[in-house]
Amino acid sequence: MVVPSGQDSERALVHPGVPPLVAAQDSPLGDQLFFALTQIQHEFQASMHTALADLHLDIRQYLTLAFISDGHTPTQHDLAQILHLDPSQVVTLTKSLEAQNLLVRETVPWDRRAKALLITPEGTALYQEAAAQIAQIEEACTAALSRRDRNALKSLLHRILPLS
Amino acid sequence: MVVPSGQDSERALVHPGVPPLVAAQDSPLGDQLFFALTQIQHEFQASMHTALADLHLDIRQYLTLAFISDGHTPTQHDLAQILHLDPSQVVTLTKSLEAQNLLVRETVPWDRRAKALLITPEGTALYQEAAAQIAQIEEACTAALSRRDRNALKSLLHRILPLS
DNA sequence: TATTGTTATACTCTATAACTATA
DNA sequence: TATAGTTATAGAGTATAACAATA
Repeated sequence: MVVPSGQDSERALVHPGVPPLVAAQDSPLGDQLFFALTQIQHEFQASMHTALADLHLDIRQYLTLAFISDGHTPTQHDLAQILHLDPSQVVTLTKSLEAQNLLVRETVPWDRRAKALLITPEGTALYQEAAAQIAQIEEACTAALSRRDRNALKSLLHRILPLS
Repeated sequence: MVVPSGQDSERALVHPGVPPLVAAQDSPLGDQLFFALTQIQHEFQASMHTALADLHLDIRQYLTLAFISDGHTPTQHDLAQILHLDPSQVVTLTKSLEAQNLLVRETVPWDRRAKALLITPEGTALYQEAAAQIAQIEEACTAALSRRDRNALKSLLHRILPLS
């Protein structure tokens, strides 16, 4: 079943089992911006997951707190767009945060269909704690860069942000 | 149920419904490297999904072809590590590619448990077609940058790649 | 009529456990 | 005893449809 079929039977294995991590570097994959983004994001995500678990937060909950942590009061619909979530997922997400007293969902007076998300003092406190840890992870993930290069990277990324 | 409870009742809505896309910029979210990576990756992914659909490929299938497109012959286990997939997922992934004659899974002579992945001529042809489209998407996603800045971004990202 | 939020549920994707073959 | 791959399936996550309230 694995035997090469006809036209391929004369092809020989070159280096099966070559260290894949090195291989990813000099294969076409290594050239792809998308692959680089994905790899970095994956490592980031894993570290964040671990760090936030101590605070009983998942990544989305953290991002939600971050988004409402400076006086913005998005509706659930707004949050869905920003985090690319289905509105029904936002119900679960925000209710879980409300259950922990980290935010409040307040009906918007001039559009009683919508619910605005407001952070609570507890939410602010927990967010700041979490943000400090995430900042450390950000530094760890970019440890190979100088402060100057790290800023350059952030600046370049912000210039290509979809919604800027 | 949405009514703020006690301590929060005197807090007022500031700007509920503020355009969320702008809000993400000057909220703490905008400062987070992780958020920027996620947003860019999301847009990238959406464009890739559309473009690859015409070639009857999904993103993982494309990345797999990319990885084996230069003579490397990773095993399924290697591919699982690189794409952060479960070995059982790699079975489905590689079998689907084999069914389309885009790669061959060959038992490794000196370790008959393992299967090495080799690209076929059809696989190479389709990959090149796909890669051309992805290159266009890469340009579109980084359209805000000069060629020089685009290269700088790639270089910075490669320096912080987890496995370099 | 359209939109926001909600619920229930179908669907898809991922991870797990058990197994075969090989080392 | 450990590892690569496979299969079936449980579990988690996502998307869909139908609905209520409001615009």
